[in-house]
Amino acid sequence: MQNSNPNPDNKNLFPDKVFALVDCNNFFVSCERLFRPDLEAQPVVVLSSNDGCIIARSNEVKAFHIPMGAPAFKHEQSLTQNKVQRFSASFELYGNISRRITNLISEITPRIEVYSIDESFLDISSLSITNYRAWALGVRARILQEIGIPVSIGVAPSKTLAKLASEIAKQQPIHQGVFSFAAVTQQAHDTALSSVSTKDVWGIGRRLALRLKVEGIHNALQLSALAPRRAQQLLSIRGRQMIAELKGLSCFPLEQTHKLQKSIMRGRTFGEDTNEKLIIESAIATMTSRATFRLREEGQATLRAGLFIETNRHKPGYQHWYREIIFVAPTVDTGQIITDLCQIFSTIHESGQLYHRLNVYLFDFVSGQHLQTDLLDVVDVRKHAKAVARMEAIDSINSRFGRDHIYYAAENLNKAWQPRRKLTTPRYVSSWKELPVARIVQ
DNA sequence: TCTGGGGTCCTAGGACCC
DNA sequence: TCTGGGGTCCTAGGACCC
Repeated sequence: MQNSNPNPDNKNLFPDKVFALVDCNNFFVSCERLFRPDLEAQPVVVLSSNDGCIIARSNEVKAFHIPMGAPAFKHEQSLTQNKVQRFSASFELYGNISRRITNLISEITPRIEVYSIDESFLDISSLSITNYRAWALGVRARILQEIGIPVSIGVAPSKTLAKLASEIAKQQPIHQGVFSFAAVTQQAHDTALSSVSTKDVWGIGRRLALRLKVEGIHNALQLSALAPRRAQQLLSIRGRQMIAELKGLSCFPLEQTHKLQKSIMRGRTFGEDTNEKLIIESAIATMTSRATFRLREEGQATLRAGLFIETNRHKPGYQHWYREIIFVAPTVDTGQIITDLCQIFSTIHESGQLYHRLNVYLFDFVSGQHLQTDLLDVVDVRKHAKAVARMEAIDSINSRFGRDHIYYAAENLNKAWQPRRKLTTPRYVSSWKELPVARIVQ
């Protein structure tokens, strides 16, 4: 039935491109439930660093109208009353489960774009699928059985529509977790689009939704009817493309190749506000160390580093500072950047200020491979080569024995900045000591 | 008491050039 | 009265994503 065209007049419904979006349901919560099957159908949330914000909610919690990103303390009463199980986020675990899902999907097609930790686009144009709905149901069942994570799958001729389809699949239980725009009637297509409000369209955030509301546009169907010029006026060039995508014309290609990052940031809110120089220097050193590790992983070197530090925004007298260093030559040297940023901090440091959060930024990258040739007259080449070798040695040791196996002394001056994570789950997949124990009763 | 941690892209406007 | 016209590059800020 699905492979016969019920509406030959509408060319857009049968394009040559077909995308699928595989989107994990309540991903962090689902990961926690993997090791705690007793929490199935129980209300569960996952909390951000410092156990501050709610960053994932089970369906049961969504039903209590607790919004995404809400500060946990504001909903304390509701969380307690409803016996909501709380977990501190364990990104190591979530990343591990995510990679397992990616590996499974890659067996279905190599044409995959890992869009985020819990979403992947697939270009399924060249797969010989006769019934997209049946195909998606099969993929969904396989991921559930082999990994244990429930997903929603949307199928459509463009990525924006595939996102929308997965949203429909997730929100409307009647579809059993999958929804396809391929082989639907024009009427079913319109009904589906009109069931999604503009703010749930990929690329429409709070501001733009408000702007569209003023124009009398409230749902995806109305949005898709917007004239291209008007779309560009209201939503910029991306908006114009978005409208085309909603009409089934693919504008955003599958991004398969890894794009080099243009900036790297590592930051933390401290476990407790502090003025202690050693504590803050330790935080600077640790954030720098992690940012530069990522930089070298990418095979890049940086020309510019920034330090941002702030007091608590939610307290009176809020202040923030930002300073940058521009290096004379691109660098990958953690030690150099730590020294420079700590030096910068000493020019900001005021006694009496209670600092709350700190970010370290790196920008303006060049390929690490070009360093040697470009720098001959700018830097001490031998010194530079030594730094590179030192970094390579540290990275290889840490890659083999675990992050922080070898570290800069400055990172360890005083770890009191570390966020609180009181509700953490055992590291089931990354620590032998924390494996679940099973008893066999004979 | 308690409010996360990452990223990208686009646009407008100013500086500067010829 | 008349007060060039383009182009490029850079940056800050706004908007979005998960």
